[in-house]
Amino acid sequence: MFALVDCDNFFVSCERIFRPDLQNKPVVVLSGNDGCIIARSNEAKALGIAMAVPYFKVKSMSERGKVTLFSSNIMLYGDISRRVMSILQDAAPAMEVYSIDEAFLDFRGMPADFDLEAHLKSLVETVQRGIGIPISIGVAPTKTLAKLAANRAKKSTFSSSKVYIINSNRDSIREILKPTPIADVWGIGRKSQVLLRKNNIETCYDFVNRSAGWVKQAMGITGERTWRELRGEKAIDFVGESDGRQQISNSRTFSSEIYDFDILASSIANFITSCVTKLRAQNSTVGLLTVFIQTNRFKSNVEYNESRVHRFNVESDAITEIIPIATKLLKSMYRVGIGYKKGGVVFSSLADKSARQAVLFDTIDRDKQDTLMNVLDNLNSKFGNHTIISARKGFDALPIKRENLSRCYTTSWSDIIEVKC
DNA sequence: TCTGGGGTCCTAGGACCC
DNA sequence: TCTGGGGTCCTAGGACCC
Repeated sequence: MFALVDCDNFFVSCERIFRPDLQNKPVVVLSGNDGCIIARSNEAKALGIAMAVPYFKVKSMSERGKVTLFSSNIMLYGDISRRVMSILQDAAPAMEVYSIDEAFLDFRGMPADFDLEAHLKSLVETVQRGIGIPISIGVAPTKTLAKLAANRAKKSTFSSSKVYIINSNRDSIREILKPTPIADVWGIGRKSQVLLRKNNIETCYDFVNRSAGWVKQAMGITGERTWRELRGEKAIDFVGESDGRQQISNSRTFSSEIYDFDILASSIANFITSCVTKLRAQNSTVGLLTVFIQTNRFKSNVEYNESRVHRFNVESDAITEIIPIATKLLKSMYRVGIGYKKGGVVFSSLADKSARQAVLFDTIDRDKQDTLMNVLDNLNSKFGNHTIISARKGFDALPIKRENLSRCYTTSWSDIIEVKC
């Protein structure tokens, strides 16, 4: 059996750890730049606040004191996530971290007398008491069914214990599928919903009763996989240890439109710096670099979305090499007089650094470059992240809008929580 | 006035090879 | 005159997820 552990309203729950007075009150968390809503407490959902709603639509509610807003505090959420995951890790033979607030646990091959339900109920307690984060757990023979089970675990109408189990036998799976709307299924997005509705498929039960051939023809092999998983047949693998990301990217919507090349170039350099940090942390090199800039997509006048790609002859992880290339790419698509609202970079074709091949006629001294990068890494880890940065990166070129930021309680000494006695 | 960011996987079509 | 076909790799774009 597989278990899916899901933290309830994760970002909101993180904020509540340090603001227990907000328990049972409407709370939302905003995206970067305070753009739109990315997490809601149950009370906020009950007020009718939808996901991804732009900030200005709820601003007045917060001013009237109806709902409490937070800017995202990603440092804090990442740290809390690591703590939760480390408890989960010890609770199962294998774990796959699926996102910042979700993980699959693999309980296949447990002895027949193992009481999984009791074990998971106590896990819910442990995480709540140890970290202060409420979690829900769904258990089923496939990952897709485990996702459905976790949704039920969250709802008190189905579960009072926050653990919901779907057994492997056919009839009990069938009972679950009958009333469940197909739109609730992991892997069925907007496009597929439209297609299925056109074919009179409303529930999971309608869906699994179609033939495999029909599903494959209409929805491709991903659709067929979902179909098999819903019938209780494992079609999506459990991925044990993750071997690092396939792709690393960084992008931002700017708080206002940018016309100036140097400011644009300095934010691109910022994106590169952040990607390189992640790249080096997983000991990879980048083979393909994409730089893109876009105008405001909510304005109907000129639309200008451009991207440029650079393929490295020798994969690189050196900021000193990548930033000038990115700047050149930017220069080739930049137009005077256009206001850019968003920009970003994508690193793909990542490779293992130790596997880098020496290339004849390589114009760069790789050993020297590595030495320099290592010095930079060491200085930055010793004295703080922005001690030494590339000149192009600049300082504070674009302050991010975060008007309702909570403190970095767990990752920054100056923000550590104070206790009044 | 104000509208997120970071990912994965799959597919179709072009280039190229023998 | 007659003008293949299969395999692989790459890339852009779509769909989906949290």
